[in-house]
Parts: sequence; structure tokens; C-alpha cells
Amino acid sequence: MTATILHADLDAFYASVEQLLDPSLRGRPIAVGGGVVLAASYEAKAFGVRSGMQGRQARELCPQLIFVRGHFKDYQRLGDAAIKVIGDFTPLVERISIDEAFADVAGCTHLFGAPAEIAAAIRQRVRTELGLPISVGVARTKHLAKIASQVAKPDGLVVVDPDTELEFLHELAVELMWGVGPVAKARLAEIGVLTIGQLAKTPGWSLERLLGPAAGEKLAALAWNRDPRQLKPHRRARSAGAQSAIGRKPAEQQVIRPTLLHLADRIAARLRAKSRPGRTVTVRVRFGDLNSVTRSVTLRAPISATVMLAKLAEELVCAVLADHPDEKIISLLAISVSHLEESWDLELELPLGLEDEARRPGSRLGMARWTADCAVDKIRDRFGWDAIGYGSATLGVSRLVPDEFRKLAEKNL
DNA sequence: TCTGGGGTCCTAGGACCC
DNA sequence: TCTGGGGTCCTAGGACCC
Repeated sequence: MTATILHADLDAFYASVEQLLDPSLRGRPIAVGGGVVLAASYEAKAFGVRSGMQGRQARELCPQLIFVRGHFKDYQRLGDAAIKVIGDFTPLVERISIDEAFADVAGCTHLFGAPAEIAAAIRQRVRTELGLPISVGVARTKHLAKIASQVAKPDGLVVVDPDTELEFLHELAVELMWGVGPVAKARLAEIGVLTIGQLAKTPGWSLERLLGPAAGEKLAALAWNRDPRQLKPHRRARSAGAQSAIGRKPAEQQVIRPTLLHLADRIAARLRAKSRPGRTVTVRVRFGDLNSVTRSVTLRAPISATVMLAKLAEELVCAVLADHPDEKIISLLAISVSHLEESWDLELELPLGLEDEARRPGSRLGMARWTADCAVDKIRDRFGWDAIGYGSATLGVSRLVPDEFRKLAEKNL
């Protein structure tokens, strides 16, 4: 058995792109964003600057921090180009996000050499052709390849020989494992488990009691490098959503309605573009105290119409607020659509979707709405997103994070 | 460390069916 | 009518990942 799984991960991707585009930023602490840090360079991370952090806090940690507005189109272009370099070696590529992918090179070693050589070649090409640092891990399983690339960062290559994989794995900290976050790490620490080796020696029943049956079993297997996950080149998304942190706002219709319409507009347009309407609509409301509550409904027929989604979301939010009459302040609204149809003939959706709506008291059956959605989609295709839209949705909606940035995180439906 | 946005998966209880 | 058991779907919440 040889190690043929690669995990490739661009280092501090957005920040590296900025340093590539503007040489005066190289070697300096920079943050992409403004009000919120969307990404930080290694130099900034050294000061404790993290993505998601408030800009003010980041500046306190690192007074010389340079804020740059993002070049979002370049992120997409260079991320795609890096993945394409990997694709030049093997078609078995599973892209995880804009800057990260797995690949299996088992079938192409006769053409390009050993997996380690292929990994080195990928790094070399991304460096010379794109000007970006990328770290690569090579191992027998996805889990170990992923850990290897983390260990390799920044700008490194780590190959885990199958004969010594447990020696490599067992001395690492548990939180490097896939699936061990802050909560699991703390629980494991309570029973004295700090390293993956200690985890491996912990009895299965103990892990399952601590972390639940599924997580316990998974971690036990991963600790012995038994990772059953296959590479999946074509994964389809199971849900599509959008959220907006709105600061502290009163829980009132004039705040809620335009925000939900904007979110619904973004989601529904994506669903329509891929003909993947969904049956379950979930809403999340976060209150002033940062506690949040969700509410969902599952329909008989899938929907992808903007107004219908917005209306359903609004009813769910109203139900949440009715259940929490003491909460006067909301700080975030989110909508997610799941139970996505594999593929759906749009022509069929209208009668079925509206049939559902038609049963609801006080609603009007509107062919015009669906026709309008299609017209809006077409105009946006030609003239851009902001060429047309729901007036109240585009105006007065706080955009803490630019929509172009949000798009980068969207999965292909 | 209380922070932004798009996702996945798991759990537990209840409804409902056979 | 009651008791038992298995399976599936829905809902709400939570941990985790990038």
C-alpha cells in the first residue's frame, strides 16, 4: 500500500493574493476587509489577528496592521487556476473550498513519477505560474493527508510514509484531527487525553460516552488511521443559505422584512440557476444576547421563487418572535433551504409550489411572480446583479461583508 | 474570547406507519 | 383494546469545518 492521496491548501490565501498583487504589502501584516477581518496574512496572524475578528480589535492587537479592500475576482480566478494545476495531473480531484482540494494520484504515477514528486511539481507550478505559496500533504488516507498539509504549513510539503504513519500521527495534538473542535478538545482534556496517541489508547466505550456514538467511533478509527472516506470528485450541495449580521436592531417588521427579502433573493436566484428548488426552509434568529433560535418547515413541493421564500421565512421569524416576547433586539437573521431536488424542471415548480402557497390564508396565487423572477435572472445575467432587484431589498440592507466575498464561500449546487 | 458567512453532519424526541 | 418492535420523516439544537 502506497500513499497516493494529496491534500493541497493555499497558504493564507486571500492575504497572499493581496501581497502578490501589491509587492509593497509583502512581508507586512495585512488584513483583508475593514469592519470585519475576512483574512489575515501570516505576519498579522503572528499578532493574534484572526478572520472574523472586528477590525477595531485587530488594530488593537496589531497597530501597524494594514487593511486592504479585497480583490474578490482575483481570488476566484487564482483559486480556480491552482485547482486546475492539480487537475493537470489527475482527474480525481475533490475540491473542498476555494483554496483547498484532495487528489488521488494512484493512476498517474507512471506518467509523472512518485506521489511526492507530483506534490513537489504542483507546488513548483503554483509558485512559478501563479506566484502563490501552497502546502501539500501526502498520505495513504484523506485524514492523514489533511493533517500532513497542516503540519507542512507554511509553504511546505510533508509526505507520510505508510510504514511510519502511526508514529507520525500519535505524537500530534488531538485538535489537529478532523472533527475535534473546542468542545471535544475540552472534554478529552478532562480525561487527560491531549495527543492523538493518547486518544488511540482510550477505550471505545469511553469515547462514545464522552462524545456520542458517531463521533466516538469515528475518532477512534481516525486515531488508528482507519479512514473509510473515499475521494468524491463530484459532490452536490445539500443546502443553500445566507445570513446577515445586522448589529443590534429592534425586532420589527421594517427591519426584518427587507433583510429577509435580500437573503431570500440571493438564495432563490442560486436555486433557480441550477434548477434545484428545496422543500425545507429554516430560519435562524439571533437575539441581542447572541443566543439564537431556529424554526423550520418542510413543504410538500419544493420552491425557488424569491417572494415565496421570503414570505415563508417571514412567517417563521414571526413565529420565533411570538415564542420569545421578551426579546426586543435581534442581531442576525438567516435563511437556509435544504432537501434540495436533484434536478427539477422549472416549468413544474410553479403549479406545485404555488399550490402550497394557495392553501395559506390570505395569500394570492401569482403567476406573475415566477415570471418576474425569471425576468430578473435574465437581466442580471446580462447586466449584473445590481442592475435590477427588489427595491426595498437592495436599499437599506446592511452589508457588513460584501456580497462578492460571500459568493466565494458558496458551494456549487 | 464572544466574532462574519456558507456549509456538513449528528442527536434526540415525537408523529406516524406497518 | 393493549403491548411490543422496527422504520421513516420532521423539528430543534449543536459541534464542527473552511
